[in-house]
Amino acid sequence: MSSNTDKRKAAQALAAATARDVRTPAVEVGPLANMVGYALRRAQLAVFDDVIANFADLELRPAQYSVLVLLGKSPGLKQSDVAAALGIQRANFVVLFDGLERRGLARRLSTPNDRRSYALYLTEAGEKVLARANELESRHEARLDAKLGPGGREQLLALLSKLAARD
Amino acid sequence: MSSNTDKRKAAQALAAATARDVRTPAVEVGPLANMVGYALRRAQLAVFDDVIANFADLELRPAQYSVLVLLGKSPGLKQSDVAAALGIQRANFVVLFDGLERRGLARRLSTPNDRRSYALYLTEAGEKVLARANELESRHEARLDAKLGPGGREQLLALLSKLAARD
DNA sequence: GTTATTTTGTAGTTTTGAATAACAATTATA
DNA sequence: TATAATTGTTATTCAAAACTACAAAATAAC
Repeated sequence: MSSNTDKRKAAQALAAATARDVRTPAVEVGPLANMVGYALRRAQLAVFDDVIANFADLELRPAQYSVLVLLGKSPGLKQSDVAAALGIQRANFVVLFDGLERRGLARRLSTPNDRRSYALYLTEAGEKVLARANELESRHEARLDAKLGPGGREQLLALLSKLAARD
Repeated sequence: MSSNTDKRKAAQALAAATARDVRTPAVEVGPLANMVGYALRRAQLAVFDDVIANFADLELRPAQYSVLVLLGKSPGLKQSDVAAALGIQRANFVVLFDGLERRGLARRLSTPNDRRSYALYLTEAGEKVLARANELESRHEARLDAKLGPGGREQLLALLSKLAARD
């Protein structure tokens, strides 16, 4: 059912990722090049293109992958927790998780403590997909490390966390 | 976009910027924190929130600002050039520029050489808005510098350009 | 213990950004 | 000259995200 459209979407994403042309533009971007926001966005788009192409055959979007990772590490979280941790709106997380559940990768279990909320878990299939995704992810990170050079990742992560921090 | 809806959108953006809660989440994000893509996205969202709030009273989106900057630096560019330099699709740039033109900030002039294309210029009003935006922007960058610490900006820009570079 | 407030998940709508296809006019090339 | 490529454009689609409103359940206040 959704597998057809999912395949198409994955193909689209792959095409977009390989087609996007981020080479140094012929026109000088001038002052923009010194603006952190501009550089940040350009880098984020390039990295996400790589991630999306990387996960294309698993049909996993970055946001979906991050949910799997979180549930793999901390099973039993409730929707609000995961959504808040990832900076996703509660309402939008429902749709996102519905997709994972429909594909049999994760499930909602009702908890005895609180009858409003669900405890979220990966299924067997979800664990398997996560394992494969982690494999691909580590190769992706290795590619980035090659670009960043020795010590680059640590430097970059430290700087980015300073930017993301709320005063 | 009419000026009415623009005002509303600016207000929305401001509200969203101040309302978004990116504090260290209660739930441990674990392995995600070591992934460059995740850190990059979190930082980009935080910085863009600041930019959007920063430009709220000018009713300028980051993409619109970048067009003004480019035309301020290199007047007479054609649409394809600007779009390519900013990584925007030709088709989507039309709408973006329509907005600037309707607000009287920029204009299309036909060129004698090539009757297909337009040469793009800022208007007087556009120059003024750009000047005010640059003012705000430099304060924004100063805020980021305070977060990044001495030498942080140079390090960060160097690392980000490595990531954005097409092999 | 009842009332008020907060939390949680949900549905539906809207906005935004970006991708894509198709097209006409013009220019470049074979 | 015939063919191909470029430029701007319109319209459609899609995915992310934001917002509102709501019902059920838990918690706090009284």
